Amino acid sequence: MTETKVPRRTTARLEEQLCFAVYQAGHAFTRMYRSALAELGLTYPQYLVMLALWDGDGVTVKALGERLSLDSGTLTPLLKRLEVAGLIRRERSREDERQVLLHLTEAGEALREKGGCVPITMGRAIGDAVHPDGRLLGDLKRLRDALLKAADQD
Amino acid sequence: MTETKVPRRTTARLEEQLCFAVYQAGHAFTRMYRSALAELGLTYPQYLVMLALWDGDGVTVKALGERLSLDSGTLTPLLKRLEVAGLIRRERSREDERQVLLHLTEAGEALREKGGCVPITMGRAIGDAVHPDGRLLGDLKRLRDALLKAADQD
DNA sequence: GACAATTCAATTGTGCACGATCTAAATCAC
DNA sequence: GTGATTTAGATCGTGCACAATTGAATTGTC
Repeated sequence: MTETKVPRRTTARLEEQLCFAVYQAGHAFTRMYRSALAELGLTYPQYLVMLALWDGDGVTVKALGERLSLDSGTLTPLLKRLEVAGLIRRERSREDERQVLLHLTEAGEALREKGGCVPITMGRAIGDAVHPDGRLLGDLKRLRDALLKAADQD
Repeated sequence: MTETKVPRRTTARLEEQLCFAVYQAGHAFTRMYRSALAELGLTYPQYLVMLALWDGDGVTVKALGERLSLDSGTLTPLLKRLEVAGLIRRERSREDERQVLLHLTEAGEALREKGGCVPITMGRAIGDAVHPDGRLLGDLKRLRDALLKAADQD
C-alpha cells in the first residue's frame, strides 16, 4: 500500500489557534506603537509604564509590577532607562527602605500631553475593525483571567 | 486656590485600553504555555515554529517568517537551537544557495504526537471563558489586519 | 558576458520577559 | 532582644523581537 498524502491532522492549524491570533495581534500592536511612540522616545512597554504613572505616581515597583504583571527583573532596567531619560525619579522609601517609590519628573508629566495623541492615532488605525462596544475588550479580559487562574492551579 | 484632586483625564485608563488587554492576554498565554511545553523542551515561539513545520516542512526561512511574521534576526538563532535540540535540519537549497530549507528530523516528527496534547491542555485552561464559535478569533484577526494595514501606510 | 539591483540569511546591538539567585530591610517567634 | 522567616529590589543568564548592516547568490539590463 502506498502512503496517503492526507496530512495527519493531530494538531490544529496554526492560523486557527487562539493563542496565535493573540500573539499576532500583540505583535501588530507593538509594531504600530513603535512608530507612533518613536517621536516620544518611548518603547511600547515604557509607554505602558508611563500610562500607569500618569494615572497616579508615587507607587512602588511592586505595585506597578502587579498592575502590569511584570516582575522586577523586567522593570528595574526599564525604569532605570526612564530615569536616565529624565522622565521619572526612583527613590527609596523613608518608612520602608526595601521599597522604591516612582515619581514623575516635570518632563515626565509634560510628556503626558504629547502622549495623549497616541491613542487617537491608534483609534484611527483600528478604524471600524473593532466594535466600540468593548466586546473584544471584555472577551480578552475573560480569557486572560481564565488562563491565569489555570496557571495558578498547577 | 488649592490644586484640585481630580486627575486630568487626558489619557484613557490603562486597564480599558485594547492594546493592554491584548498585551496581557499574550503574556498569560505565554505563561500558560511555558509550563505545558516544559516537558517537550520547547519555548512558546519554538512551539509555534514546530506547529508550522508539522503543517508541512521543507519550507524556507523566509516563508516561515512570513507565516509567523518574524524576521531572520529572530528566526536564525531560534532555528539553530531547534537544530541543536535535534528536532530540525537546516540545509542550503541546491537550486538557490541563498535560501535555507527547514526539515523535520525523526525526533521532530515524533514530537508531534506529544505536542498534540498541548492544545487540549489549553482548551481545558480556557474552559468556557471563550465562546467556541470563533468570534474572538475573528475579532482578533480583523484587528491584526487593520493594524498591519495602517502600519504599511505611513 | 559585465555590472547593477535585488533577494536571502546571518550578524550585531538594544530592549523586553522571566526564572533563579542574592542582599538588605522588615517582621515574626520565642 | 536574638534568630528565623518573609518581603522588595537588584542582578544574572537565557531566549525572544526587531532595526540595521553585511555578504553571498541570483536576477535583470545592457
